[in-house]
Amino acid sequence: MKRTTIKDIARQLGVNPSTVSRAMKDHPDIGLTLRNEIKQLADQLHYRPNHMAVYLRQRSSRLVGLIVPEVTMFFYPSVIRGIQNVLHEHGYNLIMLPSNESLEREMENIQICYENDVAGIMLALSRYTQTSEHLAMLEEVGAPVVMFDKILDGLPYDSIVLEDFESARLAASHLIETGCRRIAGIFGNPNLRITQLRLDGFRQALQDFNLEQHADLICFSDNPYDAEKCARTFMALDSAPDGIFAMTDEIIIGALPAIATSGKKIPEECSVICISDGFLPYCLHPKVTFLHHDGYEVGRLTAQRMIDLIESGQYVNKDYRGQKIMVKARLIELATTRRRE
Amino acid sequence: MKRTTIKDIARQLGVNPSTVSRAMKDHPDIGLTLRNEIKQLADQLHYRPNHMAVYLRQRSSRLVGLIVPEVTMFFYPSVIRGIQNVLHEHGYNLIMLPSNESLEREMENIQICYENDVAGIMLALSRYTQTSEHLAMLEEVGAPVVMFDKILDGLPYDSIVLEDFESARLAASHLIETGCRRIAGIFGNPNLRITQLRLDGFRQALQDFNLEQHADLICFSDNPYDAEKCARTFMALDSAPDGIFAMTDEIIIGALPAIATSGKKIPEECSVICISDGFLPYCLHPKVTFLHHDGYEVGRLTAQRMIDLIESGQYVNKDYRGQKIMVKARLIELATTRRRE
DNA sequence: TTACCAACAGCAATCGTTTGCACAACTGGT
DNA sequence: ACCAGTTGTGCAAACGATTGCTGTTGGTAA
Repeated sequence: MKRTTIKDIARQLGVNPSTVSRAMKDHPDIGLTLRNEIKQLADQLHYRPNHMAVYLRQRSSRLVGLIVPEVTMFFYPSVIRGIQNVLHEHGYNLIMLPSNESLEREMENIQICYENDVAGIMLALSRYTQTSEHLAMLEEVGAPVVMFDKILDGLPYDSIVLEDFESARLAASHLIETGCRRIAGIFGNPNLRITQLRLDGFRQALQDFNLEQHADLICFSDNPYDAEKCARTFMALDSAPDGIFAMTDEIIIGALPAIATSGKKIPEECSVICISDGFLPYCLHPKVTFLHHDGYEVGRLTAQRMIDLIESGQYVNKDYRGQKIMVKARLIELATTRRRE
Repeated sequence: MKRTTIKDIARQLGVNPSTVSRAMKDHPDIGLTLRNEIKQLADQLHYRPNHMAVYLRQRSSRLVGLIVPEVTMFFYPSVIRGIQNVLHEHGYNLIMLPSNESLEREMENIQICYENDVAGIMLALSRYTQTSEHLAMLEEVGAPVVMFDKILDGLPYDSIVLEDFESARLAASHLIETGCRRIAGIFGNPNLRITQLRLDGFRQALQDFNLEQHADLICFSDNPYDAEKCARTFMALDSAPDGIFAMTDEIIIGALPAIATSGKKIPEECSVICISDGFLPYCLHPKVTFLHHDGYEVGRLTAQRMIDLIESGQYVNKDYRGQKIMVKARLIELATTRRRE
């Protein structure tokens, strides 16, 4: 199956390819009669310009690379939706490059972006990316970079992040304000920046309210199964918590059933709060009050910033230092939390 | 930031671009000394071939289009992982094109594949795609097509699908074999092929065991919230079901909490089974026995078939009629289901 | 010395599209 | 009849990489 090219049309009409090219983009040089004739034939032959050839001539592709650590069922689907919607509006296409949480793969993905001469790169770092050495290649690519969610401070790129510290602080504060005094927290992998920030925010809240910090009421878990164990351990404690904070969707989905079946009533004996992308808390039982970390919004903002950079060309300035955009979380109260006055 | 091209290297070394090109691919015509010299400089300048230029010369891109109805948190993340892993192994890249469940967008996405002259298209149809008229464009593209999950029968393309009828039949049979007699089913959107197939399978099982079909024990729901309502309605019935089948992850996540809080004991008074991608049933409480519809496997097989078609060139044969590959589901018994002898 | 063959390198065309420039064919004013 | 101006069209180069062909060395055998 051969593609129809501009040449085919030119040949059939006995005109020059350049005339066809101009006619297709309504260049005033081409007479209306001929222009229509050309367009009609183009339509008839299903002519569509070859993006790659156009790119080669114009040196600007309409492909944008998206490098993510992994496509999990949490958070990333929303982000991708947000990104796609904005990108599509502006006529850009997405090339997806999961790093499988591997540093090596992350480098390779940047390489691939370079080979395809993408117009820009959107990047969430793998969990093993603690330094920026292997990111040197990003400079080479010469395309704007926007980082999101999993970022590294000190890099000269724009970034879109959620207010991790603040959300965790607010979540814990909400538990305290509604009467909880022994608050436990279930966190993710302690090596992640995001975990540290949320842990700090959590602790800040306890400190703000002059509550004692109990080391045995903090635990870390990489997945829902471990989170379930954490929750069971908490609930089996002699002095069990009267409030539990879960750092992510992945954690609450494991922890909630354990809490619910511990014998304690939710929220009368133990309140629960989490940080979530906003879908799960509505589905789970009992419904869980949460701070909405809106992945869709992060995706939209990331793509929006990407487009701005591409089209403004700001990033070519060597001195350009990206700014960090913080996305605020909103408290969504699905569960009444007890008030003990 | 300018890319290093083959010409830059040639100029610096005072040789012809063609010599550089040949040296880079170890053509025997180029002497070892020169060859190494070229390679070294290429390395130093971070030379990487421009994919688009290569494509233009060779008329074959290493881009594959993935058209999906929507990127939801269920099923598609697994599929995408499977696809990516296989594609990456073979040096292909993925361009993601969500249709947002819109027919128009689906057509546009096929168009985009054409414009980018992709090497192949992997396609899951939007829910509104009941006829194949608007898919005529697929022929035009001249690239191999593999459909998966949401397919349409009668199209000449390969397809990878799950055994919907059979899985539903097995699930319902399992409930019956473990003692259930009044079995309810919660299904998805009744206009979808997949829903009809699963419904048919479900009914087949009842028939196989000579159980009466109760119209009031079948309901349809587009989302977890409606599924929750369905489940509540069932449980409130005078003659409540003693077994419930949920067609998808999306449904079980809504339905299970409703069942669990109905007062009836699971599984002693009411058994639950569902069809799932395999993650959720481990997280939910109580754990749910399920038929594993492995999205990751579907993704892998789809991509594998894609690669085979591209590299064998079979699809150019006008008479080529794709075959349908059925992926079997496996029963995973997480919950003991009561046995009433 | 001549003939021949490797070994090595360059020329130029090609892929599909765009675009600056030149040029041809008109019109109308003098 | 001539020039200026308008309108329409074509030529050719360019983007980066590849490849068939040609041409130039050097060496070896006759």
